[in-house]
Amino acid sequence: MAQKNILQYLILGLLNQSPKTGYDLKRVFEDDIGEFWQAQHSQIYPELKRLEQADRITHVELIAGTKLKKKQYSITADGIAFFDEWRYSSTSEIIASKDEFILKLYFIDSKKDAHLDAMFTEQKTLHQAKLDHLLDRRQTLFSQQAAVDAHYGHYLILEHAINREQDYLNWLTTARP
Amino acid sequence: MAQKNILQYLILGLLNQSPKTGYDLKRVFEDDIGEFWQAQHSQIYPELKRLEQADRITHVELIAGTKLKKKQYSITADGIAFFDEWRYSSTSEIIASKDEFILKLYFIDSKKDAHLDAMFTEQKTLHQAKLDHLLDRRQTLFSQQAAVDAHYGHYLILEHAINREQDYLNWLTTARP
DNA sequence: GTCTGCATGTAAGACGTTACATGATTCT
DNA sequence: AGAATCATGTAACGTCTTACATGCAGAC
Repeated sequence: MAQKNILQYLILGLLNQSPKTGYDLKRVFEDDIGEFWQAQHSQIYPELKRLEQADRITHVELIAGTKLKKKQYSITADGIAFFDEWRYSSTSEIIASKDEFILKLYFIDSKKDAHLDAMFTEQKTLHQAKLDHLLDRRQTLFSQQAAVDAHYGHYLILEHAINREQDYLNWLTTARP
Repeated sequence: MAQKNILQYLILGLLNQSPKTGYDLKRVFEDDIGEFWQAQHSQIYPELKRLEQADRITHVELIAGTKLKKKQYSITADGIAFFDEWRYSSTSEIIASKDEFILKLYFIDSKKDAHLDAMFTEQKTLHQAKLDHLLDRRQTLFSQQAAVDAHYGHYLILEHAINREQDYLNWLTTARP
């Protein structure tokens, strides 16, 4: 993860869909791809600057209302080429994940540990809430088949996020009914 | 993830099980908990120094063979108290995961994209290999019920890792049979 | 005697989060 | 009028990876 700068490819990919401001990008990270990648605005703005210096994106300044300036970024031909190189390259490594709850569990030796029930109950609540939110999003975004066809990748990854949470809940429930 | 220094708790937890050298810790990270947390030796050694300065661990020097020195670390009473505080505290946030393949998928709009088959095939191979490895480990570590009873947490998280991979493979196969 | 594994450390740089900072616009 | 949201940026700090560096021990 370190050293690969995946963020730049994500920004390029999002700008390849349509021109966007830094703030727009921030929201896409929060809403759409936050399940699989995260970025704060403090990371996005400097990266936009860097990409522009490398001639992979450009911007125009827009005025909203009477004074508010925003910078709308677009991808350049160079940027598209650079993005395509990444998107069609092989992905031969799985980025390892982290899970604090699971690690706490690792240190519990006995099935009879007095803390187990509370720990599992908390996680069930947490993951159920996450699952509910994802199901909500599927309802909002993909209740029409046309939307699935037009944004197939987005649909697939939302399905995957839903699966993942369901699987997590299943495991929690099986291990501690 | 940043700012919480979970690594220190993991080291304390592992030393709480039994005294270990930095190298021992490195191997546990590789073998046992690598599915849910990663740490290189370049992170472990400085952290051991820091924990010792804070009086949460101490070490004795052992000689292996005729010259090879190793430092065997043990947890102190302070260290145990600090560890217990963490292990029994609530875990109210899910650390978001990252997945490069999933993101590449996000940028694919059509079900008919010519790259989809190759992309899915690659991931199926990758995740199948990972699953095989995990099943192997379960066989090695937990084919005896006594082992399950003695290291219940370890058993649970290995089960979870296996579930997760099976679910990932299922999703891959369902989405692209 | 060479190769693999054991063993410990540091340095540089990339990546990521939190906090600091400022101002405009829209909704209630 | 105040709150929430839009909008852009920087600073400080913590975390993590890769690379550099060194030497002993055991197996073949």
